[in-house]
Amino acid sequence: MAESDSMTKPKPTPGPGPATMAQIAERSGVALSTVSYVLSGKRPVSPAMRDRVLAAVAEFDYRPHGPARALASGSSHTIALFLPSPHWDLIPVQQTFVAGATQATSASDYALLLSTAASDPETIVRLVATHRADGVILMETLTHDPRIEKLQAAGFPFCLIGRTADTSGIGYVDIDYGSAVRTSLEHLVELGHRCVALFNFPQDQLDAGYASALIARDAFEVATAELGIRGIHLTCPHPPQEAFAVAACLLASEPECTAAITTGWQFTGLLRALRAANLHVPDEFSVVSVIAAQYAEMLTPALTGIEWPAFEAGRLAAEMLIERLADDSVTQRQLLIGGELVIRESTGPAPATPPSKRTNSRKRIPPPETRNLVQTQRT
Amino acid sequence: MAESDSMTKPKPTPGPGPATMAQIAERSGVALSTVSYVLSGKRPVSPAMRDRVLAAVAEFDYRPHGPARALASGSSHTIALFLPSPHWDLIPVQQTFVAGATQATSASDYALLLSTAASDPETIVRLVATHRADGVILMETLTHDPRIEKLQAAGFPFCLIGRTADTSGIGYVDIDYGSAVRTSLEHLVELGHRCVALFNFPQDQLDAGYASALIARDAFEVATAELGIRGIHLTCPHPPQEAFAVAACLLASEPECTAAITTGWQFTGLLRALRAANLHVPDEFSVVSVIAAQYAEMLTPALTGIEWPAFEAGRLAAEMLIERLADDSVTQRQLLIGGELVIRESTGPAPATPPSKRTNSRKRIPPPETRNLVQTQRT
DNA sequence: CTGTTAGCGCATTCAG
DNA sequence: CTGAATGCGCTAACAG
Repeated sequence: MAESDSMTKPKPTPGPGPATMAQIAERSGVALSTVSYVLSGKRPVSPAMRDRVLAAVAEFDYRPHGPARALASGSSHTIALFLPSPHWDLIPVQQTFVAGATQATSASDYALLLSTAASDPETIVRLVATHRADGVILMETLTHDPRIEKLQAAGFPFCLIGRTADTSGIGYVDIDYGSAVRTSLEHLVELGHRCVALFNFPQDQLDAGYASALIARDAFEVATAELGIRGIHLTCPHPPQEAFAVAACLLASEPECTAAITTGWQFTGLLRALRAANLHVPDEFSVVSVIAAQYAEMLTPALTGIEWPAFEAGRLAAEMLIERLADDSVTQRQLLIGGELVIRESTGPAPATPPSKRTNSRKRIPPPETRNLVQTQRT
Repeated sequence: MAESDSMTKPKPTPGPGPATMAQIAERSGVALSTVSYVLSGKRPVSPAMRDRVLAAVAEFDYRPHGPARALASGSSHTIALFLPSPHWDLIPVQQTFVAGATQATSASDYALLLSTAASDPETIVRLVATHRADGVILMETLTHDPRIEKLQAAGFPFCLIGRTADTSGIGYVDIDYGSAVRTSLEHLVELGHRCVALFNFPQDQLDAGYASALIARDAFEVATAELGIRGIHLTCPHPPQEAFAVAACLLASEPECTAAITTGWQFTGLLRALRAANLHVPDEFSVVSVIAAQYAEMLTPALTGIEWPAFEAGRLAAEMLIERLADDSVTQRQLLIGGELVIRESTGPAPATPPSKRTNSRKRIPPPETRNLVQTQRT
């Protein structure tokens, strides 16, 4: 069964390491550049030579050397996505971006580089400056975002999930928190609610200029005014315990409030506070959240919600950026997606019960010290 | 305010594009190689020259060209992580891996490449073969995994989240589903339960050889036997509706079953089925799930669970791989983590009610046809 | 249509 | 301790 000495190396693996273009050029008896051209198709090549080259490519299992190609061509064929804060794992919806972006990137034969860089413009610029990525996707965008300014100043291609104050010439995909809040409100008003609370993003995010938070707040104020109802704007941290405290305060101090909207994960604390206050959802209190169906349907009761198509958002952002890299004269698209209301179990007609009676049924509420509704989150 | 003509180009930006080593060598009057050595520290350089070089580096805001470095050095300083199926967004815990891996990678000054490749060994090998990544992390490992065989055959460094049948010489980090199941079971037996169901991963994953599913099943069979209780092994899809059907069926046909363990997201359907059957948790039925605290605490009742430290797992896997890349003589670590039981609200003493009576109370299990409670409203 | 050639930016070997 | 020279593998002018 032993092969003859002259046959120790049949032919499939000529050299030890991976094959290079030079090797396949030699093997197929053509010029190095011809190999390059049959591979890239950037120049017509006669069928005869093409076949010879492709045969050698198959035979050697040749793979182009990525970095070498990047060096010579000036493009890494890679985009980078920066994850927000280290605590991002607390907000599942953001993780779904990544899945969407990954799929779109892989589909376009690009590579996706992931990095953490909470708010450090330098780290972000570096990836592109070192030519490791051709462009970047940013999330958790601020109204005035230093990262974006730096990226613009350096002339690096980028795309946002979210948006800034001045969006001129900037491509982005964002959920329309404005219409989300308005749609939710209209739904609640139709059901007869006359006093609705908004559990907005935490105060520190508002202070930092987190665009979605500002948009939600403004939309809430405008819409409550136009609809002629009372609106209570709360800034509320996402973690259950802290959200619980904020919600408990609201329930204690605002008996006439019969419904709430949450911009995110705050519903956890809210639902818990409602249970603690012995208020039934939706008979005595209605809840609408901006939330992916996956989570909305997992809860009891299932949450009426504004669908947040995070996977789509990630996919679109990646596609947008890649499109721009391929043709930088392309007009930057600006997409507002989502905002579709899905009615589930957590909303219902406003209770007819007079406020006084309802106030009565609340005895286990936290002490007054915690009554500061608009509070700041500490990390 | 206009500068003189001779000053149009003060000095901070000498050339238009990014600076190269050659430029900073020229600027600081040293040899190209000297610049390389002060930057890499691989050779002693006199303080005088070092300072001149560093000054020029700062002045030009020089950044080493990643691909060029990779080409010359033969290492891309990058690792790749492959996401499982396209449906992975349904299983949040897996997403948290990515966060952990990203953090560890960034911390080690490596880059993390994300890619989708359900079960395609070719795609996985390609990233390394093209020198775009030095090694890869695989998740959703099968007992006999073609991807791993290919990686081993090619001699490419890798690390698993999960594990294979033959783990010799393979580095991995995995949750210990075996002890997770046993610990859960012991907890339930202590509470007096004598018949427990396991909602294992779906049948197709078992068939495919998904290691965690097999381990859970085997551990369940061994532990129920040893503890002298009856075990009902179910393979159950994660999606709520399908899990609901499986759970409803169990409740209808096995009145003596008073508790269940779920390996993952199946608890959603189970909880819904319990409600539909009018069985109170934990008074009439206990539930334990393998689940991250974040989700366990979001539910009503909060789920007693085996903590799945996904972030840690991702972090450890990345660190492990990077360590191995730095020194390939390092012994492959094999880590089984997690398995810690956290008792919350969903487990309690086994009900004393005789099976016959309980069977009686189950009439309102809704027929599958009427279960569509989700409706959509257009904006 | 095809071959020759010159770099891309950096790491590294070899002289000095 | 330092400088000059070579090559990593590929792309893209440039000649034929």
